[in-house]
Amino acid sequence: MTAEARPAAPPLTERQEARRRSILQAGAQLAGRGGFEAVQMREVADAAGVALGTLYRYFPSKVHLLVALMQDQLQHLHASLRRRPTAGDDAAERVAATLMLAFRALQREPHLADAMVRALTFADRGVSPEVDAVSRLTTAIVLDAMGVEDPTQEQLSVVRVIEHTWHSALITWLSGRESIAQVKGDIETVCGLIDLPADTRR
Amino acid sequence: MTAEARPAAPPLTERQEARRRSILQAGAQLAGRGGFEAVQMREVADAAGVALGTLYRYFPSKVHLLVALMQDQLQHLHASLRRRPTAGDDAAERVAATLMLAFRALQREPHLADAMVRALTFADRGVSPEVDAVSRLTTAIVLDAMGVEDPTQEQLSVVRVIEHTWHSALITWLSGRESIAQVKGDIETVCGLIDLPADTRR
DNA sequence: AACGAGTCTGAAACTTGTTCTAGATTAGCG
DNA sequence: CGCTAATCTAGAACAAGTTTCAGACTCGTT
Repeated sequence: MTAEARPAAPPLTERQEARRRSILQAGAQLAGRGGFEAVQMREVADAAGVALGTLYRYFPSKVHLLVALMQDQLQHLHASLRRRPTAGDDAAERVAATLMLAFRALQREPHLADAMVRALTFADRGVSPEVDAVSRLTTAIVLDAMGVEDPTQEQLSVVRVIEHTWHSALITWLSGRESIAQVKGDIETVCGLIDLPADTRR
Repeated sequence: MTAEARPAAPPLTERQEARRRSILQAGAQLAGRGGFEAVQMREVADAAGVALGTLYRYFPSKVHLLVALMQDQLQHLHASLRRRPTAGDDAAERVAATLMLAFRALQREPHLADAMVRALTFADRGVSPEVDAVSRLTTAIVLDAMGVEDPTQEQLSVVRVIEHTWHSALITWLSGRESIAQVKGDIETVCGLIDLPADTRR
């Protein structure tokens, strides 16, 4: 039973912040080689110059670590998109273009993508808060691309479906069962939901 | 392009068929309790009355076993749906109703669902052929519900998106981040793609 | 500067998926 | 029936995620 409490993150000292970053970087490096399986906790600890127990104090499991990595990347992406939003005539186009941008970034480091995405979908209830943070970030990115401030329930459902498609299409691509072109097609297809008149719903 | 070595399944003898079923049943039983984590290979072997090595001869990994389980269940569902197809006025309604039927079945055994779905999305390239079989089955079920014999490329893409949403929504529900009602909404939303005029595409 | 709480280290231990091995059993076949 | 190859069994062994523990260290406080 891995029941646990998250009693409001204690503020980290500088050295601790540095350790955390060092661990994340070590994780990213190992993930960048062999993907999910290549991220071995002992090696991460070694590469980060930290004891195994310390690694586990910062990230209570391998999945936590990799989800944190994804959160990191998404924050960078989000910031970068805020600075220079994707262009496009309508919302659907902009969202599709934004996701394809992210997809191209993942293609540059397929192993890293493997580690992060597999961790994300494999995560169990014990990682829910962290996965939720990732999900909120993704939602924010998509809503930004849509140009929506105050989404309706319908819009939120559409965004959820887009995120579902996004994650699952990545998984399918990573396991070699779907081509890059197909993923692109899926993204464009699902984005067709965005400007859909609401009479098909409910 | 699923390159791999599957030298045409050797025909199983009766005893072997029985062993296989026994293993699957043991797996289902254990999964029915604690989900993915509760399916421990030693326990499966014990419960199935088979040596560990034999279990691994039949299913080369835990994920293989659980994916085979899902394939089993889907075959039953498919057969049952062939006998009595889901009613509904248009394709979108029928597909949504069919998926909700399956969803309700999964809700009756959430732990089993957890084991099967997590295995499915966690599967790596080594399990691709098996996962692909599951995917083909799901596609067949959805196409049946749509009433389509010879799908176009567009329709196939829509079906893929529906499957993506289906899997990912299940994952999200299983990890407690999305409610049953939300999953229902997501399914209905994505099914809105089915009767969409093709001018939003490409 | 000394103290005490919390943190970090190094190493061992434990768990569960997976592999390996030597010997028994079974199946198909002449 | 007797042979041979394949299969099965019991059990040890290995790999990697996770836990645990005793002792060293750090930081904020006094």
